[in-house]
Amino acid sequence: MKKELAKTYEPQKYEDKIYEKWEKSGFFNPDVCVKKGICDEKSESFSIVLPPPNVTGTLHMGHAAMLAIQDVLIRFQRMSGKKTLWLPGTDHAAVATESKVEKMLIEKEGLKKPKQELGKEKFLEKVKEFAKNSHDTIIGQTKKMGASLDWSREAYTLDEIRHKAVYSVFKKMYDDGLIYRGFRVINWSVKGQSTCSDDELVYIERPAKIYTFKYNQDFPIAIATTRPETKLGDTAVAVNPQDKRYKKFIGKTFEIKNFADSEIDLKIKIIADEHVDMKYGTGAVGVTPAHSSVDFEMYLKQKSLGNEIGMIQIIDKDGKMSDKAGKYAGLEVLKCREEVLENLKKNNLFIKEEDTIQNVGTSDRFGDVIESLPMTQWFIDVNKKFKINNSKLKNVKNGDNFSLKELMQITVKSGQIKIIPEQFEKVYFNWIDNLKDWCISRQIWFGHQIPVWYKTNLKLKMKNSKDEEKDIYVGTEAPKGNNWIQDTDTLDTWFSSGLWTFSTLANSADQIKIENEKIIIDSEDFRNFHPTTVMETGYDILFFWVARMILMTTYTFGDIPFKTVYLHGLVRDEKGKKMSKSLGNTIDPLQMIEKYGADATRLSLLIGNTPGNDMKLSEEKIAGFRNFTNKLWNISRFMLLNIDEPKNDIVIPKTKTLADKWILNNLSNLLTENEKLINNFNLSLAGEKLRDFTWNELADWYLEIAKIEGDKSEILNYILNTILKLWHPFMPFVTEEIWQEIYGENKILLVEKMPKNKLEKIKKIFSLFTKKQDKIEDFSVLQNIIIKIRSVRSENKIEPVKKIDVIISAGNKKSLLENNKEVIKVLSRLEKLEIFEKMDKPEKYTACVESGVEIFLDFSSNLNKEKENIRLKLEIEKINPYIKNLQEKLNNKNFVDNAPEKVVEIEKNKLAEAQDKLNKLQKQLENLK
RNA sequence: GGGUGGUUAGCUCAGUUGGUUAGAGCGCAGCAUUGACAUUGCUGAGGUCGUUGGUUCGAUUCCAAUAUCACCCACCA
Repeated sequence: MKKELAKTYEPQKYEDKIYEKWEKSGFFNPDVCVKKGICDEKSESFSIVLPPPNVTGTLHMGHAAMLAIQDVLIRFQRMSGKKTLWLPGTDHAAVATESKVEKMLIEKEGLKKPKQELGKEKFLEKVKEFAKNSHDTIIGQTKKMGASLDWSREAYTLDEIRHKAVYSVFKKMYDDGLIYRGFRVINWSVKGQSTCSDDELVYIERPAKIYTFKYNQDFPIAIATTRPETKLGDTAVAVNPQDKRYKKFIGKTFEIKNFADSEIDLKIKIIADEHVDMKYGTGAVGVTPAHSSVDFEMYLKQKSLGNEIGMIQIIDKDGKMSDKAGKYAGLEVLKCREEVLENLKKNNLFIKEEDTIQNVGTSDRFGDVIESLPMTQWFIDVNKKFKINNSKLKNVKNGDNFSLKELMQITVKSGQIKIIPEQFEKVYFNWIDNLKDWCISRQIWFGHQIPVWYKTNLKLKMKNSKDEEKDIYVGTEAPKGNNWIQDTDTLDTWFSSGLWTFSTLANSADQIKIENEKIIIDSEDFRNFHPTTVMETGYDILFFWVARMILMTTYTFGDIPFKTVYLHGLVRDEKGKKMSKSLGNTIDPLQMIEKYGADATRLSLLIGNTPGNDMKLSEEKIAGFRNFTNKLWNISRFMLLNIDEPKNDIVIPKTKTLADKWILNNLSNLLTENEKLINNFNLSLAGEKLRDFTWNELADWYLEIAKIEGDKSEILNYILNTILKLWHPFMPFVTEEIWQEIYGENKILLVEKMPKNKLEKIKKIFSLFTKKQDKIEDFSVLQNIIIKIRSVRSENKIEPVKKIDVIISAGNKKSLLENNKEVIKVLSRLEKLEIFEKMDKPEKYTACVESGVEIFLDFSSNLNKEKENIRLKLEIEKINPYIKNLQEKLNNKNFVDNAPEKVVEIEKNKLAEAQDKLNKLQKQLENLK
């Protein structure tokens, strides 16, 4: 019974149906796979926790790439018999989501200050509604990509289970003294009314002016600044201790009465600091401890030397001058700058202004320029050492003391975590070296509220007085009694996503416990799948996220969160620009799936790029892979027409001809290579090799030969089964559809076993059924002869359909060519083919040399002696320098003595072949006359 | 200022431990239309592997310098 497929593959007709069927089968869930015998309870496990997309909008190409890569890994391992878990989820993305909803309410619902107008409860309702919708959209889109995620385990960074995890870790860290409250200069977004961590800043360059002036006429040193308004908060001037100009002033304090007519007085102390560049500006820096993190560092340094220079906050959280700014209080910062400048000019204190390029930090979520403000916030101390009591890490013993920073280094340095591509390990270490304490509190509403309760009232929190510490309670639940009020701040979203690799492996909140000062996750999933096998994500969140997962897991469990980190690049447009809505150069994955199919979209993101490098994507590229999808469909269509009764249990097919032997040999090598490449995360090359085999070897050569030789049912069946399985991880939809067309709707390719290489067995079969003297390499002789004949025909403008006569003087290749005479004849479109051991070129034939045989073609009327002359001379011209080169090499005693024998042998063979060819060409040239 | 990566065909990129007449896809040129597939087939053109030195019998590959581009981090007071 022969099956016949439709003439072209139309993905839109099948994809949704197929995904639904996969989902219904339950095989995305490893428990179902075990129950149904797809893998064993004791099989090696393979787990990936999906980097949770933010619930801020829709899927973009970056997500699509991530899904495609992970799905290949997961499907391949599932088919290879591993107990495979791919766990999905979404991220509440605190600031990102909140700011998006705020913007939406302003733009679409006409509110002016949504948070104030709606109040916390109603506003959060709006955010949750938005998050829910966004979540549903993203999940739908993820399914469109064909991602074989286990939806029964879906997690959310803000659900009950993850909440318990967050609170438990926070509490333990607090108890260990790693989480602390500190008064620091932090990054403040006026627009967002919240802090930002250092990593959340985006630096942009912009033109600015730098102003040079003096505080007053008596002050001995001029200073320069781009922000004159902050000078109202100056408490010192720093100079380089080596600077001869200013050395004499160091330690002196100057009082500036009524600075810039502000009605306030400044006390400026001259301090020394090596970081001051003598050559830059005036070589002196006005120090504003309250509004510059660098100046704040100087302030702390002076303080530690017993030198209290003071700190004055002259800018408030609302971006206006504070009441410490005297006359300027209440003014917008920029307005104040103008007025201060005007005043300096008026009082003849102003010296000059120059153009400069300023690099300012902006909030990546709110977009405004960050203001540095001193505040009490919660921090994670990355340098404090703590006692390890649960280590599974290399080079870390229980009882030892380590800091979080050190643990983060050790796991990667010891090789326990491997980062691919390797170069990112250096980047990672470099980042850790510069790591400062992590500010984790945010003044927004959406997120995990900090699990800290204060006894009396919230104002205490901002004072940071030691006496009040005892009135703080930290726990996973609210303390008993009613005079406790919880901290209103929420946690940085990366705190909860840092726990992702283990928080997702708990199936209920009760499974997360703190016992004997250790956090325990008491679940089968945790025992089965932690540490996870691979973390696959974009390199852009190496610091944000990957590093923080390492921090959180080494701390919580003394273990690694994952064995391998695989970093992919960013998806860019065809010109290499970052895709962004404002540039209008985005390619919507959903549109591409609609137009070209999910398989083509996946391939375009998998093939043609290397790990860690950005990938350029264009619609043409996707269209190209759509063509290939269809090609595979048609290859299958043709093969099915030639298979008597398809079977899925063919172990090794019988081979009869050289071509059979060749294709099975190549397929067998492909199996080995494919497995190796996928295990090494070289998906691009794996895909290319598959394509090369499928298109260039199978379709262009073997199937053409199959038409000639005929009777290939079993072998075609075997090849088809194999390539469908190999391709399945890359293009799950089309392969599944073909599989079900062949084997019926109750068969499912998703959980078929990945074929293993059986080259040894195949070789045995070869010796039984194929002519013994056939060597695999002989096939390329056939190919080259056929290509040569086609080429000479084409050069001489013989129409492809016109049949001609050919005589081959074959030498020792006579029997090989005789055995494959029909193949040569049909594939090079010959009317008559005669093969002799030795034969001279007949009159009116044209001649060429290939693979050591001479080929004579009868062009009769088309033969042009002059053109022939030129062609042969050209060929000789080409081969002469080649021979000369080889001869020189072999005459070089150093080469012959030093190079390995094998290499010398190869070179000798090359020379012999080339010389043989040259002789034949020269003879042919003579015969032409 | 510190760091990382790139520079190979018109374009996008491979190049696996130093030995290939340096590869692929797309594009381009020529030829072919009821044939599994025009979402196709066949054939072809196109590269002194950024530059300069060095190591080596031999360098696209290793080392150094240099040019240039991109990115990350720090930061200019």
